[in-house]
Amino acid sequence: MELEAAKLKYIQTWGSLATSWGINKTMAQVHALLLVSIEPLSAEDIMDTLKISRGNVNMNVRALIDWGIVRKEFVVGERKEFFVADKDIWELFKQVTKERKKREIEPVIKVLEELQNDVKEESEEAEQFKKLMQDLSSVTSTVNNILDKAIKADEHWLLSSFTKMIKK
Amino acid sequence: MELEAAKLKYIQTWGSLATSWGINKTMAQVHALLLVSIEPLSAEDIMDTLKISRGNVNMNVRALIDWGIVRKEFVVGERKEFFVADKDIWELFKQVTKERKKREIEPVIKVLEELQNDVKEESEEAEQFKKLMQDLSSVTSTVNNILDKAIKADEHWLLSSFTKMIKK
DNA sequence: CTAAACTTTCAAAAATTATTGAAAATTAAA
DNA sequence: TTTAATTTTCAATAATTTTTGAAAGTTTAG
Repeated sequence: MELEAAKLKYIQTWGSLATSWGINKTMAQVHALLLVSIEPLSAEDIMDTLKISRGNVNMNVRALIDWGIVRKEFVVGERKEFFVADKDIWELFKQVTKERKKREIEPVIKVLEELQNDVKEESEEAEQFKKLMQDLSSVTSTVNNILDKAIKADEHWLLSSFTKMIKK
Repeated sequence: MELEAAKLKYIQTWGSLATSWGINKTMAQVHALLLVSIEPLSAEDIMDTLKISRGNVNMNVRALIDWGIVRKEFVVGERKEFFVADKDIWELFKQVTKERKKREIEPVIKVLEELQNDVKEESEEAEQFKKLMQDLSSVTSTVNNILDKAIKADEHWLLSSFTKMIKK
């Protein structure tokens, strides 16, 4: 397969994966494009390759910057902005994990704990509900803690330490 | 807070969490409703509580059954079908993990590996691309393996064994 | 059988989410 | 300054996803 074809296929694949995980398809494609690019890309480069509008590029690039997985880069002699994605996939994984934890998991844990505490009733039914909230918090918090550890860990932790434990 | 209000709040919360993880909101709400219900519920019960149409209930309940997290239950003396969700949250976590792995992670690993092998070119640029695909496969496969282990593990594994390792 | 109870289907409508593109705002060069 | 280049915004539009609801299909009771 041609390298360029392979790059496009990767961009497509990544875009559709993103959709099923609640991430905007174009955002994922822009990120994928920056990942496979050796050179920093301008808004126009992205517009041309992905055939999307300037506004769309701007929106999505800023979202990626906000997620901490893309950054602006200056190119000598050029006035416009260029963008690059960090090529370290482990860093990418950590960064995405960190953001999603903060944005989506932690607020839920908070609500679950509130619900558990706010119900004062003491019927059998209420107890079952509180038990359910506790179980949900418990699993969610555990996952959250594991992710915390993953975020703080060094590059080989996921691969080695985890795998070792898992083989037992 | 009233128990019923708390249940509704939980249903809402779960629904919005679902959206950000690429799961249909109504599907998550139907599941949440079944989780907080002590009795099995009929299609009509779900329609009334969530104020959604019969067709919508049917679609989403079947999706939940297909995911393996809801099942039909027969109620003596009743002709219509009733539905229940397993109350074991650990089982729920394992089941959802298993399905998402199969539906979304494994196909991507396959594509990444194909892309890595299909590019025959040997330029510097091609090598960098192959390296990227390898890194992406590697992180994705590692996560996939960890999830495999989680699925096979017993109830306390996530909470104890994992936590212990993590505290170190 | 036949009819009533119930479930499923799916085209059309509604709701939601993403994208465009042109105007406004900003930035930097002349 | 002024002007040209570039980025940002956002209302309008398009695309996608979800939901409805009535008709078709299925099942069971009589």
